[in-house]
Amino acid sequence: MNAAPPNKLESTSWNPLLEEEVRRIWGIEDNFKFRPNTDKKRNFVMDTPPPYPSGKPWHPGALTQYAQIDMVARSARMRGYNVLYPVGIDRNGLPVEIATERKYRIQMRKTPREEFIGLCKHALDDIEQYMVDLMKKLGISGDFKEKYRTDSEEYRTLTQWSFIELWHKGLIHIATRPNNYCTDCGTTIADAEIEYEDLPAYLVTNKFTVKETGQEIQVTTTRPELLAACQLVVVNPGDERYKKIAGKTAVVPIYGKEVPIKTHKSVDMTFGTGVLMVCSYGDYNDVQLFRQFSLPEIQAIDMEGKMTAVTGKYLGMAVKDARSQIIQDLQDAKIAVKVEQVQHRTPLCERSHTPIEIVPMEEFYLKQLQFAPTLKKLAKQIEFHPEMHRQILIDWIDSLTTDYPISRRRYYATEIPIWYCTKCGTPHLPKAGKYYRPWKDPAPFRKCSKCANTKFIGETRTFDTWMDSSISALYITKITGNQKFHRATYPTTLRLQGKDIVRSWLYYSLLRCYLLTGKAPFKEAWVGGLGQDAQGRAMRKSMGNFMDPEPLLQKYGTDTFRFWGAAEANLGYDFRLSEDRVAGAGKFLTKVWNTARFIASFPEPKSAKLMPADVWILAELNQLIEDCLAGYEEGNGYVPATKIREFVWNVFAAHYIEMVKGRAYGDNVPNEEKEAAWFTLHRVMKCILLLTAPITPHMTDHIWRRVYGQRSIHLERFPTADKNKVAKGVGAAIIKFDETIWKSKRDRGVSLREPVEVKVPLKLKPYVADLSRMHHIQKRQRVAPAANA
RNA sequence: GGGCCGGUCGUCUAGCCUGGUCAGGACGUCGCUCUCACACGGCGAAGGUCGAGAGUUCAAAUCUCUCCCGGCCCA
Repeated sequence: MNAAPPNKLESTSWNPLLEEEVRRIWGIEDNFKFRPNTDKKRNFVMDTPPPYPSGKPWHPGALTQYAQIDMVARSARMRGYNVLYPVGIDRNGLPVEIATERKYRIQMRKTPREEFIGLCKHALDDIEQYMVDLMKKLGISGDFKEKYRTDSEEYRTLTQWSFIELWHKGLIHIATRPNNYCTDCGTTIADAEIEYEDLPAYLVTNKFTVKETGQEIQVTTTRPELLAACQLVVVNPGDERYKKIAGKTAVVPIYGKEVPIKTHKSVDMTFGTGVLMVCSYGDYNDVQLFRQFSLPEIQAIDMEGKMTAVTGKYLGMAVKDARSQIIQDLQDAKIAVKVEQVQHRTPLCERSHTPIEIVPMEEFYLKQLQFAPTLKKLAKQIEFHPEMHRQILIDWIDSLTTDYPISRRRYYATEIPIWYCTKCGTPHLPKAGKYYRPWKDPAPFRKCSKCANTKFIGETRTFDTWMDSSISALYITKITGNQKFHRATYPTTLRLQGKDIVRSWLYYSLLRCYLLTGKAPFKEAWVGGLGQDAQGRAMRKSMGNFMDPEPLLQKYGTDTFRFWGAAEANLGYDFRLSEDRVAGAGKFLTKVWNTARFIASFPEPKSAKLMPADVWILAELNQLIEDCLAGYEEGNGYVPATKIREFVWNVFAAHYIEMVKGRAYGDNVPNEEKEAAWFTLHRVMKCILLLTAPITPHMTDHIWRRVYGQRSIHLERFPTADKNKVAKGVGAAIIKFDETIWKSKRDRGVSLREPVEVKVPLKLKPYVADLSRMHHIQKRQRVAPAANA
């Protein structure tokens, strides 16, 4: 037992270049095949966000999130679960269409549909490859072999199935309503796809006349180009200034039309003159007032974002141009009495950043308002990690005001599977189970069920992308396929995603899956924080504060990046991207590596008679194991990452290893005591490696195989805590004692190996042998050594 | 205007629920140091009005109230 084996780890630090080799072995071994257990509790089904190939580079914060998600998967396996961890790519919808239009300088509507789709596909394939490579480089342990795409025939078949199901349940309706309309994308968008920005705008105050009295009133608006669509003038009922004009009639300048003047509590008396015009539609308050007062709407803006004929001379002008022109005209005509520049909160299309218009359109809607109370109840049953982010979902459900518009006037998306009878217009839905493209496929019907006509015309619209991605939980659990599999895996265990898409992906998933299955699609939700730039601002390509994560991975290695990603911020909190901090995280890997290197130089005894110091560190380890497992159970990598770092660096290496070094090296030490040190060192090391494995999978696997056998560490279980107990405060006392001696030697300017004579506190009596070897404590100091001896 | 979260050394944070150790750690900085696992190391040091104010209390980073700032979301 005395002959130390040759050191199994040679270099003095972990070499990130070895990661490639480790991944190659993983690729061959293919260890993580999911086999559903009929005991549902043993299955751990993860519904993770299929990333959208929107361009290069990939958002570093998103990449960090995928690393964190992988830690959840790996730790679940080590907790003994069968883990289903599908990898998907979301490929439907606007972003790729916009990218394609820009790339080829074409317009979707002026390009043949088939051709446009082909170009989109091409762009997606290219970026998808980049993303998949990056995910693999990240060490993602998901199932790449079964990778799904939301634009595949199989997936789109499922999306259409879901629509057909909901249609037959009577949950889809068609209605013409004022909608958010992006004139650039040429499509309706949902509330969830809007973002707001304060942009400069002109606040224009115009003279209107009161018909009955001929009196002049000043009306403030940010949308003068909608003057032609004005149907009402409102003031606040409590506004003393305008008490007399309420109930009278106003004459709209330029157009000369007469509209009522009414009061409404929504009017902000301090906004402009406190007299506002209501048009179809300047904003959602206008929509509300039109509804409330049953006003007939006037469409002033068409689907291309141009002014309509009702605006007179502004016909055909783009909204923005019409606005400048009419301001000019109003000023020239001395109608505008005041034009001031203000910051105005403007709704923008989240994809194209174009200001959205509110335009009445006929669209398909999925009913949601009536389910809000039920969804809220479900939201309260789902376990959230962290708990605080449940509120985002609750708030969103509470703020719903309309049903969910699901149709889009776009090409690269799942087609709405409907054909209409050319004669009577009756919509016909095909049988679910196939992928339909009504814009090009012949109708799968002989004749109209109503009028027996034999000609049909296919629907050209598509679905909103969330219609696809919101049923990922149904897709991965094979709802229309293997029923045994579905029963064993649905509802899924855990939804993992960023807090930015709670109101979209999480909410729509809940809504749609509930409507289709009667159940929430997941039992728990993991909601991560967002990656920001070094100043704490959101990272946007347009803001130029976007960091390419790839060079970072290249330079520091995946495991360093992952450890940083775990230790940087607690679960659910935003984190800042900083290269310095990533670099700093790398030092911990070196520390672990060298600790392992040191310990690997000793043989590992099967058992040992422990010395007090060994019992102490195992007790500390016991606490570490408990803390880490508690963290992993929450899907929280921050807790284990920081606890392990603290333990390894400041307790294990600094104090225990230093304490038993002399015993382990073994000059004049009984074999039994020496082996106790070896045994303990290995026991602690193994636990550290196991506990760290989900975070830094490459390095820990490499060390594990080199030192402890051929099998991958990722097939092992987490350690369970031994019940080692020591007197309370012993750890703190040992640390304090060591620090005192170190400081005193330092203050006297002597080497740490200098013999000293100190009194070991009573509490530390059991550790006196180890402490003496460590600090070179003399039992009896004969003579004070000469300073220069 | 409303909601959620946060405001602790230059930076990231622990502690706050269950008031009472010189507010702990990490990164960075500075000084010393190559001690046979590690200089990506070791030891040490500097660095904090615990966002502001008021209150409760013998005692507050910790409890209460008000306010301010930042982020995100909603109107």
